Amino acid sequence: MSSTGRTRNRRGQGEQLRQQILDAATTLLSQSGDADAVGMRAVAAACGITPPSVYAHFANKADLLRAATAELFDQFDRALAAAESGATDPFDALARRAHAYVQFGDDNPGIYRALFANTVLGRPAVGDDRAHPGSASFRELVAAVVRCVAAGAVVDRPGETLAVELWAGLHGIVDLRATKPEVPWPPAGLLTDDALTHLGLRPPRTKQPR
Amino acid sequence: MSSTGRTRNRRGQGEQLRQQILDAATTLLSQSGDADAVGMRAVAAACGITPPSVYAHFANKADLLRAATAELFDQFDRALAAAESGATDPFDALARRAHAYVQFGDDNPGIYRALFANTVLGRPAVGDDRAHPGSASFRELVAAVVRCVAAGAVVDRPGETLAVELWAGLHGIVDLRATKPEVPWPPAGLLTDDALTHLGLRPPRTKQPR
DNA sequence: TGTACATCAGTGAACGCGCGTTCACTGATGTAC
DNA sequence: TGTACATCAGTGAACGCGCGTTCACTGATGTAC
Repeated sequence: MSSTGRTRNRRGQGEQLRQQILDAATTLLSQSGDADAVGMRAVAAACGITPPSVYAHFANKADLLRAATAELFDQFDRALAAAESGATDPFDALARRAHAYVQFGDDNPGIYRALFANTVLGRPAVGDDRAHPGSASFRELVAAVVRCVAAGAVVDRPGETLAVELWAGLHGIVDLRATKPEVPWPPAGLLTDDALTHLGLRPPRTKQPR
Repeated sequence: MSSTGRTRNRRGQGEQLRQQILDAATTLLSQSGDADAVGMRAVAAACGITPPSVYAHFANKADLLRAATAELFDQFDRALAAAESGATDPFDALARRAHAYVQFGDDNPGIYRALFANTVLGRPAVGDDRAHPGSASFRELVAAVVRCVAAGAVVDRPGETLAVELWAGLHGIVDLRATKPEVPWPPAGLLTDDALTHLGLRPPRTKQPR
């Protein structure tokens, strides 16, 4: 079974395997986008070990995939946070975050699906979302929108409402384009910019247009 | 096995079972929202027959669930078409259609998921979407938006672009609320109305506001 | 009017497969004496 | 400096289960003579 020639860890170094297993599960989950499609045998094989060895580090599949899902949430949150760095003002920051959101979904459809696929029906999803209510990224999005409102955005709704409307809009752009690729979609950037514009989350004009 | 006491069909009436099987599969699919979660054994049990009997009417599971998915698309399309009846003008018609879209998704999360869950990754989905490129409902939505533009809507994009933006918005509203129920969402009706308003798909004012 | 028979609607048992998980084990390695 | 031993990192085989699907069959029913 150890055909890959993996050298076993030295005594006391057994914990290293835990990270390898988690990494393998995270990678497989980010590829399939579906926790049900990630098998314990596949995770073990990716690490060059036999399936029972996984159970020395994770109690069961649900535990392992919960940890893997948390890992992917972190990746997502970090990507959006990084996108904001270098922004010149709250509007620029929000726009960067919104574009990064869609870009991340496009670039990592498996991860996006693992985090945001509608799995509430039936089984409560193996990677339990309740521990991540929309993930930290939602709180950050609300904060970014609120900063725009404070900076003088001309809006007709409270910041929290605008934030969920923007979130729903961005989610729709990412998810529906992934689901229905045969539809002739305008460029993602245009859709994202329009969402921001329509919600009024643009810098206010210093002077009124003539 | 025939413990339910189902009386077998008379000779020549065997085709009746086909419809029963299709109905059972459609019902189960509308409950789970996931074709993988619909089992041939469960379909057979719901009809009071044994699993092999299904194969007299459908070649395999993929065929059966493709037919069931088509059935659900029809239900969806009919619900939206029915909602438009009685509309007084194109704007009213579009608003009714948009609200019906969200309402249908809220009332029938399983059906909505079966039709619009992002299943493009990995396997090409057992109920093949390519036969229903966004379903007839997409064409109808585009047509409804175009009629609003023709009726004088004050918009900044072509009708087709507005239609996909509206569709993405409605999808985001339905799907994200279903996926993240723990977020404090504003009422669905408000989100839907805002989407229409922000896109300019409202009756133009006859006179300019003062 | 009666009967043999082809046909039809379905059954019952089993197949091979992949899954998550369990259990008894093995063999290398560091440590205590 | 050498050796016995506890411990640790994993292995190998198997379990029970549910799945889609196949195959040989059964028994009722309409029809032909």
